[in-house]
Amino acid sequence: MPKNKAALDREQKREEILGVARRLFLDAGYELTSVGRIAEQAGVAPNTIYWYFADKDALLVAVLDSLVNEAARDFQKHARGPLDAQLLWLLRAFDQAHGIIATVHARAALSESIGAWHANFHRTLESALVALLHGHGVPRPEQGHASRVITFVLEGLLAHPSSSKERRALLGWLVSTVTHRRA
Amino acid sequence: MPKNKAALDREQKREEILGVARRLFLDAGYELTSVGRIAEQAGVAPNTIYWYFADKDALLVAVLDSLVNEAARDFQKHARGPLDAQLLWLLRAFDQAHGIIATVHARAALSESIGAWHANFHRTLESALVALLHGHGVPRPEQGHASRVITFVLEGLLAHPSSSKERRALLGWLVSTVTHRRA
DNA sequence: ACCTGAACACCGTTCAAGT
DNA sequence: ACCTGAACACCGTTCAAGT
Repeated sequence: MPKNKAALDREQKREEILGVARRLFLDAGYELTSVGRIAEQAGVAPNTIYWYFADKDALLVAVLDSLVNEAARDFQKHARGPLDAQLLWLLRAFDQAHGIIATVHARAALSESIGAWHANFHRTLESALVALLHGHGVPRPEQGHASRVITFVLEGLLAHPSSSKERRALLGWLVSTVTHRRA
Repeated sequence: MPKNKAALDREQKREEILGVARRLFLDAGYELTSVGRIAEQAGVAPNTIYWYFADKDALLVAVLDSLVNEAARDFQKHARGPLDAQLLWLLRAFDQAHGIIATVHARAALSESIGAWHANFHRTLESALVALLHGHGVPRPEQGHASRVITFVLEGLLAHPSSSKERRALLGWLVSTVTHRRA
């Protein structure tokens, strides 16, 4: 524990601002949440935010990290069973974040920090999916293609309205198509 | 030809504003293109735009319509041959619009007009893809799932950087997987 | 080091006034 | 009917000034 009192206080305040931002981004969306409103709910002046975060995009990146870290932790605990059930679990874990995900895609080209976060996220997700597919018996030369297709389908299902029944049907079909593929 | 001179003039001016908006949206992106800048390049005052379009979103919807209509026209002319080649053609046709597509996904939940356009676009694309799959021998009960997966993969390839070599490989694999599926 | 009030340059949009 | 200058309410961000 290398942190002194001052550093702890700073961390604590940063976390509070982050928590407010996370709630507002998830509830109202990134675009409709102004820095001023985050500051207001955190009980500080708008420009105080900039003492803790470089800009509004840095706030989004920190929120994204917290969401992904939580999902990764819970996935190891709860997501067992067949492949399509695991994918369905992933989908539900990120469902609340679908607005944020759309924002990431729109801003990846506009903001360097979000672009970098997005590229790194896809690298991480890809290797996790490849490991998952490997464990479910998908032959190595197909793992790359299958993981990309699954990634895009997950993103598509998140971005577009779909009932959990439709999701189950589509993911079931996709997984059986990919894992029972002919040579 | 029911249009009189005045109506023609109006149409012409609308088209000019629309052309400027299209160029700027494609070049710089929706978010980085201000209504003021469109007006400037069209040679009118900023608020004149609002005589021809309800708001900035209506401008985007009109640009989207022009892009989709052109692509639909060209597709019937040029996109022949095997299924993956046709999908590759579609991808190239919308490549320049990848920034706009990301914006549509981000704003679909925020703007009623863009949300409606987006839902309608997917209905149209889905039925076109189903017809295409039917023509390529995909059995009817699979057409719905296959068309959604293909839609999501096309969107994914547009949204994320990918070389034409990667695209060819992935689409080839996907089409062969989907069309040679076991019962 | 941390926080603020005030300001800056911009944004989409509206409105009263002109023709 | 069409167009404009001026204004409105907001935005993210900066900066000089305070402690």
